[in-house]
Amino acid sequence: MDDSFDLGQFLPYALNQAAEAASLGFQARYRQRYGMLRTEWRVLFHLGRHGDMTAKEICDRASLHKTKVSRAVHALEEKRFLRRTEQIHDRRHETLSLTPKGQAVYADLYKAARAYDAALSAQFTSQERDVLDRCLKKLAQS
Amino acid sequence: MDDSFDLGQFLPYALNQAAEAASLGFQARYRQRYGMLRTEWRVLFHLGRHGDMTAKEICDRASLHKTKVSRAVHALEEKRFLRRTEQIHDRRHETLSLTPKGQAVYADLYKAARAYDAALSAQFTSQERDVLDRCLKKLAQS
DNA sequence: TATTGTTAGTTACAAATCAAACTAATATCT
DNA sequence: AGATATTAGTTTGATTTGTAACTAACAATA
Repeated sequence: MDDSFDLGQFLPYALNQAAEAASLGFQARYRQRYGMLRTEWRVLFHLGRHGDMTAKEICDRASLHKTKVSRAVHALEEKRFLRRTEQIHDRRHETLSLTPKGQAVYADLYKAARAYDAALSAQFTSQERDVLDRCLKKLAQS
Repeated sequence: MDDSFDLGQFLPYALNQAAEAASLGFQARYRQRYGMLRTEWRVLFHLGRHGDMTAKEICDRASLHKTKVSRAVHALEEKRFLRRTEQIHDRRHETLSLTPKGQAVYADLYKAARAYDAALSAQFTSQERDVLDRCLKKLAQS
């Protein structure tokens, strides 16, 4: 019964420690440079990457709760990174689109994200990275 | 430049999604059954696993901030899962020890954790699990 | 033995998160 | 058309976290 099962071996714990450590470095970038929170970065990313969409679509794509998205959108709007337009045929929907300023920020963070990811990946072989990706995806689904 | 680098490929994001999903199921156990928070579970685990120690030692072992530990200790004390004893030779230190009740809870959660971990691991081959462990450990250090 | 520095742990306040209730617009059903 | 249900998004209040200042006990140095 007592064969050295420690927290380090417990997958949820190990995942959390890794996730926290991995987030830290990049977080510094959007926090310090643009005063953004994590959810704001995610929303910005989705808009920059996939073009205009409604808050609901972002919720679904990013699996974020609508209150989180709502607040992130407000914050990004205040920073003039995005603007919202009511849709004519259904006034419940608002299309969100990045302003030029928002696009510039996206471009910067996108590049930084790729670089950061590359740096993290550098410690693994490409096989390891493949396994890691596959495992993480499986875990995220279950 | 635009070769489909999506958030899913971004390691910090993938790690967070996986970590969140993996935590959920187990969280339900200590939350619903014992009204515990994550930090409380970690503190309980360390005490159950490694025997009496001070809050500071828990901070170091679990890499948790002292305020978090302080609050968790209070909460566990209120639930009568642990008690504290001032050390005679240095009254700044208090030794924390689980009560019988706390030990019972630890035993239950320990078993549950192992089972949960086994269930998660079941979706991987043992090679995959090895790679995963190794990668997560590396990431946690950097 | 004062003075200054360190360490363990707590408290207090601000920021962030979560859940649930709410508003306004549209859809559906009778 | 009128009542009821859904949907997009917001607001609110309670819980949780993070940061920094604080207290009390001990150590070190002069």
